[in-house]
Amino acid sequence: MARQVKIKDIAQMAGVSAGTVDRILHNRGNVSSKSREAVEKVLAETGYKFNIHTSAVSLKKAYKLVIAIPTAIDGEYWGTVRKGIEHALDEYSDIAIDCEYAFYNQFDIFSCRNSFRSIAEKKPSAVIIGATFASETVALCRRLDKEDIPYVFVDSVIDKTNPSETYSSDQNACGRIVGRLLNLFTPKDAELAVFGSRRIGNERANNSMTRMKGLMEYFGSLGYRRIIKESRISVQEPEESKKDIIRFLEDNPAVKGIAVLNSRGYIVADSLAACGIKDIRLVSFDLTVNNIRCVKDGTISAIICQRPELQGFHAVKAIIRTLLYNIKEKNVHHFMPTDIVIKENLPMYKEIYVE
Amino acid sequence: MARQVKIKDIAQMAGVSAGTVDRILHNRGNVSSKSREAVEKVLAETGYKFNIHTSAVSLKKAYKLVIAIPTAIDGEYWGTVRKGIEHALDEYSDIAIDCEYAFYNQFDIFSCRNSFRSIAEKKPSAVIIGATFASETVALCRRLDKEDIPYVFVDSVIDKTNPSETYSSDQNACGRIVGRLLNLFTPKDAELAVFGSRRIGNERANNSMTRMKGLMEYFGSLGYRRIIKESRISVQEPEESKKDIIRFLEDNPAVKGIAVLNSRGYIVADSLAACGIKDIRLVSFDLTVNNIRCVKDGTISAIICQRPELQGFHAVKAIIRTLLYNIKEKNVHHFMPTDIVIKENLPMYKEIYVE
DNA sequence: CCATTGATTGTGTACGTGCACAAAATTAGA
DNA sequence: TCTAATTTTGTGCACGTACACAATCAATGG
Repeated sequence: MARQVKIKDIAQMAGVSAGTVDRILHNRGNVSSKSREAVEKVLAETGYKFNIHTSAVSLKKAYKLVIAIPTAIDGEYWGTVRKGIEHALDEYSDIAIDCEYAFYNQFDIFSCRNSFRSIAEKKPSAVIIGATFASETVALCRRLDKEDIPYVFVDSVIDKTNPSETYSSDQNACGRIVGRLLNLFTPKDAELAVFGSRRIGNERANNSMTRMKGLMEYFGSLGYRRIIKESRISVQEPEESKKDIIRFLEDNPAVKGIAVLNSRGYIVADSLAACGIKDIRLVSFDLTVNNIRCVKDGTISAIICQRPELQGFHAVKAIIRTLLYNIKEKNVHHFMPTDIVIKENLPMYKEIYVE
Repeated sequence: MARQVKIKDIAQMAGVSAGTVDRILHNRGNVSSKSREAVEKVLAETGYKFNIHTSAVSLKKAYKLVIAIPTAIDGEYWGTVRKGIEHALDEYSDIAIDCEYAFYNQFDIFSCRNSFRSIAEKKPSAVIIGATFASETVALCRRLDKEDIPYVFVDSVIDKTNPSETYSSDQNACGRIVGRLLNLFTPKDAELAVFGSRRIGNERANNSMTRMKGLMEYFGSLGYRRIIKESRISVQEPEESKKDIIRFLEDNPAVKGIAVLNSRGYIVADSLAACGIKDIRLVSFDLTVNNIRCVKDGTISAIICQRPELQGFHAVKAIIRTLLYNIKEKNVHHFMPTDIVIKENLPMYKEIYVE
């Protein structure tokens, strides 16, 4: 293992002291342009890398990380994101990171507004944002930009913001995946149905709409026609939706495959089970407890999973990179792999996602 | 963040010096039973954890890691395992680990024997083993056990060995996954075919046989009968196998779904393409370059991927845990999640996501 | 030209562990 | 009982970085 270049080496090569190199590496200011140029030249030449371990050892400042995401319930989407966050914090437990959650109700814009407004007052070193409402998020980001506080997005991207990094999945591709699965799962002459969300101005509904677009793109590219019934039913609350779903199926008896483009696939599955329908293939999103139950009992054929845990995990790692090593990425978008989960590989993912 | 307990704290509480605690933590011997008891009591009470960073900083000894796996070709299975290994070594590049590969030809037991025999002479601190031949592996492990050198398995498990940990995937479950996919992909009245390996006494062929068992279990549990033609063709070399495959398909025109239980799915795909057959659904294993090509052009419907890079990555992390922190797991078996890869989520997996 | 101020640079210590070596305690031998 | 050998215990330094503080340099005004 080649001996690594140290700050002292850099200092010697640039003809300055270690303190000056330190100031440059950490943007502490008070450095003459002459020194800066000399040091930066040597840094580039040597490809200097921080030693993560000694950095962590010497670090005295406690960073404050604020995590602004929808209420995280165990076994649901944001609960799993939080697990990934906590996993990463645990792995870096030797670094002093004070962590504070700022939860909000993802269906209530006022709750989001209140939560987001309090964030700047907490004087965070960095923020992880799970965005739902575009306008509120833009307002928060503008303020963070002004105070030069780095932030990272998980799950969604919001326009007109400047996150260091974003961890999300490719929703259009998710839609195309669902398309191909339904196409593979059903005979060519069978009809298909799609259920999405109707809510507008809400990013999670945007996700649903992007998935819809991807799904339609897939079927458009097939070279032959498949009949797709686009349902206007908004699958949100179990009891309200059930009747609508059953009526829809009575009206469309040739439907043999259904895509539910949000995480409420279990509601449709339960409706089907209630009618005793068994020959319809169902595909939905997210490994929530309810969906897991349906995959196990066979009423859902496949779940598309977007690695919420991995998103949270990587978001924290990105923050640590930014804070400790001063590596400021600008708007880098990382797409998570998208998993297809069926009954047989479910236990393997449960080990990772749920427990 | 709660202040962590230090070695000095432990020493003070136990009424000994830090040196004594150090000796106990690292099994360096020369400790009276009285001191040992006192310290171990305090260690248990406080739940002492090593500080990974300061450990790494102070570590002066260079560890030697030997990696005994089949020849690792980029874009093939073991090449991807190696990528995961190198990724982990890179992440821990601040720890001095001298790494030496001991490749062998996975189809040649003599090559394996020669390679494995040289390992003990290298005086490794730890070994990562990708096993193929049971007898040779048992011999190697026996020797490592005797010299108290920890080792970790990737990909396969071999009986009568004592690895600290094993990272592999559940081959039986893989077989069941393939079964369900083919069942979902084809009409009930269509015939199915299975291609495996014939080679005996070779662990990779054992993998193939375990998958076969899982596949049959799945179809046995269905509640209705599907016709499955079990081909005796050993899909190994492209040109030799092609003719056999084509003849098999001519003899079995009702076959509409095929499982290839090793990584040579592309050979069957190419054979189908050569005959102009387009309505057969094909499922195979491992994201090799050739299989990737076939998933892209649609001749393979799905690939089962066992996260080879994650296996390699975790194996190295396990070794580091063992060497640095003296955490000696005994025979812990970790199953990797098993991914279903189709054309649409393929690009996401191509970008390697470790951890 | 000197004093004062502010900008820039250099120096020293702490962080917690690993490990070498010195010191002390115990045991063995005569 | 005294010495030598051996076991056990304690001490101190190094690792590379962060950060506080001291030292030096340049600029400005009188």
